[in-house]
Amino acid sequence: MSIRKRHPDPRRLILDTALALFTRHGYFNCSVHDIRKTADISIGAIYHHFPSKESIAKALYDDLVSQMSGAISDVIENDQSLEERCRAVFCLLFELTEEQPDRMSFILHARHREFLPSEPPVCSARPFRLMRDLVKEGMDQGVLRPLDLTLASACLFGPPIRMIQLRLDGLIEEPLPLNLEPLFQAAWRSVAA
Amino acid sequence: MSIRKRHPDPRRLILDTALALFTRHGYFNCSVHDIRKTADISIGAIYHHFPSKESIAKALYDDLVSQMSGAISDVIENDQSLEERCRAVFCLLFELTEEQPDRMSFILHARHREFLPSEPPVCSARPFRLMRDLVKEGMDQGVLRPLDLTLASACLFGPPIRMIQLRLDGLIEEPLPLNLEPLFQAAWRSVAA
DNA sequence: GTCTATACACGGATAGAC
DNA sequence: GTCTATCCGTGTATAGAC
Repeated sequence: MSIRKRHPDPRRLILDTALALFTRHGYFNCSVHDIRKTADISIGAIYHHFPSKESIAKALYDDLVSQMSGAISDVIENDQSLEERCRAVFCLLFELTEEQPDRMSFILHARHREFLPSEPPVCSARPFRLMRDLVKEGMDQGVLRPLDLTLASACLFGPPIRMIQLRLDGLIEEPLPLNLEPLFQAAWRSVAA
Repeated sequence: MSIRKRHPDPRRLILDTALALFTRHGYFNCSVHDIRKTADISIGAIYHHFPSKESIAKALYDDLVSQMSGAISDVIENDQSLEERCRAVFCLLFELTEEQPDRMSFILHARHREFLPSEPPVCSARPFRLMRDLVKEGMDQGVLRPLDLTLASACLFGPPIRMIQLRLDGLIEEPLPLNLEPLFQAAWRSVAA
């Protein structure tokens, strides 16, 4: 009947489509029928792979958080100086924003608690904890001033996160990595010993 | 019939109720019937005062943005030093967060574009422009280092905004004003000349 | 201006054939 | 595993009495 070829990995197709639609229009503005149309697949197929619309969002969320955790861990777990590792995290976040804005947007922007009520706030998720741990380590080493941990994390990572939000909202024109160096230096200076 | 007294200002009642429900459960998780129930008013009354659910959100948004603009303007338009005025903005934001978390949350957190599609992103709204202007002035005066304006704004106001988000998400226990001084000093140091 | 009752569309989810 | 057709609850909005 239909001309379309079967997708080799329908689950992936559904997730990718949902991610694009969710970030562009918002979870509640996308019906499962929209996903069906965009992915050129049937409702039945979707509900075969996922029990509910919410479970699609949940799967996306879990995937993305764990990918991001992995990426950050990789960057952190080398033997460079703490400052270098922090800069590398900035760099990673900026590159992810440019290369996969939908993913970044879904993680950062989406108010997950509105559609994943049982999920704790993003900022308590692993990627953010890793950044916090980095700050802790810096204080223990003495390269960062002794400050409240949350406060110091906000000072160091608040600026790049804000830049990312602005970029995703279309309020910054140039790619973020162009501003990496001055931004990092300014943010670092706010907490450096 | 009903025991309830007529509210003197039903429009206000509707807006206040909607704000509370929207911030707590999210715009799309609240039906007009929920507002009706909570406000102890009839659907008819609601639709008498507002043409649509969306228009309630729009009215709320406009009110809050203009209140916030006013508050920031007041704080900025005195003759203190630029540093003092920036500190005062931090202070204002923190106090608003404590005293009117719903309002702050609605302005900062809500993804307005999901339900107010024609609205530009919050961060291009007047309150944020005022903060940016402040940074501009600081550079012109030479008290702030010459940096890209957006970048410097993110460095100065990114940290407090992040603290507010964390506080609203329940990830910070203590009232924000307690941390005003160390936070301001750290953020200021990142851009000070 | 406020009320109740109701229209009507939409969206999530299911049934059951292939 | 994928499809189409359909169910049914929910939610916005309207009608029309008071």
